[in-house]
Amino acid sequence: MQSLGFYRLDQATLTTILSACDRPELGFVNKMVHCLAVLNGFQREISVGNALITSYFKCGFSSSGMQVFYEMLERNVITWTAIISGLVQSELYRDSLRKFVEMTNGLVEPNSLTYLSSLMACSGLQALREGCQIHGRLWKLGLQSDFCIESALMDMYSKCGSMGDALQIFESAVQLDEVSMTVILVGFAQNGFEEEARHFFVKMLEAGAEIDPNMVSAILGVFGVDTSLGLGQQIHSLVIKRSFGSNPFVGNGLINMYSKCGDLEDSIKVFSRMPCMNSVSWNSMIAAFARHGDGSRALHLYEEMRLIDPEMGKYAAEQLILSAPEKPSPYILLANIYSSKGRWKERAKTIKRMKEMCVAKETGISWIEIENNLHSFAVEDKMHPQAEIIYGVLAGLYWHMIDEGYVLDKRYILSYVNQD
DNA sequence: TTAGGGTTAG
Repeated sequence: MQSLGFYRLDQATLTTILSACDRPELGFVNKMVHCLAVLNGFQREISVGNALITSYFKCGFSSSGMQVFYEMLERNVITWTAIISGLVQSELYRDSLRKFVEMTNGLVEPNSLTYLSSLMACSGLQALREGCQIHGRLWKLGLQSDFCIESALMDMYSKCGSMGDALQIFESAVQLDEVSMTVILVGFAQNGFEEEARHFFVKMLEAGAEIDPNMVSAILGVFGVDTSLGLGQQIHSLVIKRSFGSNPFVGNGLINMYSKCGDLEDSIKVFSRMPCMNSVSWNSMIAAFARHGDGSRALHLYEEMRLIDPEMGKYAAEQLILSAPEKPSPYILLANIYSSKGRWKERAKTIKRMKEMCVAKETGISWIEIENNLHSFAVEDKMHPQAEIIYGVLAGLYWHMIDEGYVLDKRYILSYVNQD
């Protein structure tokens, strides 16, 4: 890349490079190309500006994208669409809709891609009124039957809680695909119509519709304790037949589905054979053990995961607490995650929560983390009586001081322990 | 060989 500066670059080359910068890791390339554009005098070219806005937002540099937008001398429908969709990608939905209004007040006419991005902003804001207004405009312009627009409209209505409207569009749609089917499934699930979601999925299956991994992960999400395992197993066979197992969303959905339907063993099977493990699948498996009252296996897996990344265990610890709010160990685990990150305030809050929830029964327990291992010092532990007292007092003192806001070095504790 | 797009987990 260093040699780029020696060439006389044209704007086509710059925009081509920018179109490849679509991930946060490539943000620095973006900055560099921006500099090159300035050096070559292209920074005011509309195509370069538009490409810069798009790539900056894709890399997560929203303020740089906004700056390019404001510095542009000339803006066309692509400029406006790039800024509206960029703000949606950054979840700045309100700013996105403001830009849409600003655009429509000006002289630039939106097109179907602009409306599409604006509908996404309405979905994010659950802004039904604005969404309906856009629907009305699309109707007048005759753009409402574009299949991308249709699925965006369905998503907007379902996110705003109007499943009836979403279904109406679905039923009268000219072209149906896996995206619109997923939109409806997710809509049913998020609006609490789980039975309808399963019914809808079966209907699509029987109609011979093209099923994709996203649809499968969406339907797996609506399985609950009241659901029979039959449909879940049927979906699992489909996953195997169609080789969807490498999709992490699908694998994770299967773990949850089995554990929620009471089949812990199959949860474990899916988890252990997963080619695509990530923090979510670990957390799902821990939550599955916790759900089935197998605290020791949950904690064991939790410890394993925590060695990889302490932060990964935050969700799992919360789940463990929910499954057994009166047991102190998950609170301690969560507190230790906060300690390892130096987040003393959150740690103190967790300890306070534990003290409120776990009464007298287990107050004798103390926990301490030494060299990445969690040690517990409880009354029932078989230790030298003197060691027990020293450990208990030291551990208590240690955490008390941290709760008071002191930052202590663990080596102090170790040196005392070694004296024993 | 030039710029904008729909769904998605614990």
